[in-house]
Amino acid sequence: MQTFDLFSDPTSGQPEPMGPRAFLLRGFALPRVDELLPAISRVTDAAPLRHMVTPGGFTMSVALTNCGTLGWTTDRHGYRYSRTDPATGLPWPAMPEVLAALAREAADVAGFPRFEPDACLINRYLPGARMSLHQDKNERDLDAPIVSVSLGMPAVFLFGGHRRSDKAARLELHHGDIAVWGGPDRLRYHGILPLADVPHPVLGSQRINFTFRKAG
DNA sequence: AAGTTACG
DNA sequence: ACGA
Repeated sequence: MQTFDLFSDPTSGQPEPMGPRAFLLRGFALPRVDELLPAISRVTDAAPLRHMVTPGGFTMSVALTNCGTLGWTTDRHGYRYSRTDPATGLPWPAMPEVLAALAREAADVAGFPRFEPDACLINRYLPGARMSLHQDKNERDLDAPIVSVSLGMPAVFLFGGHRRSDKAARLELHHGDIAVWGGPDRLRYHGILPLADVPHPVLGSQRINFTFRKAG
């Protein structure tokens, strides 16, 4: 497992002057994949992946669902976190312990101890799906980091600045990688370029992403 | 606009 | 650029 500090300042001789920021943990999830895939299936059986609509009236190319006490949703009226699945009115499925443990450990390694996520957004990308540049800013607690796990096909992650127009760095995310960002990087714009169809040996022509947050 | 299209 |  390798870790990369995404935004350290090479001109500064001081170690970690800003505290924890943004890291890529390469291959971190690989030892758990055999437990993660059945856990995902249990969630998607109870709360199926679906394409939500943005406030502008466009249907997202990414299909999503949630687990945990809060789930991220969007419709014509805006973005929000909800305790229930708007498709069924039922609470979102509980967050499987294997997922919560993975998120806590990744956050800890990246320098964000005692991360206790209450929301896990599950995104499924098929070839051509994308996520345009956005900020994660609907969470009540912006002190907690974002933990983002990649499984399946690789994708190009865009990691930008605090304005949408800022030039974004491009980073290829692979099966098993975990990106963690918080502190002064918590509100950076980020996104995913349209996926190429490069089938993964286990997951086939899809990419699954979990994003853990403390939303409430 | 967590998105799309048009234009140089 | 548009317009959310």
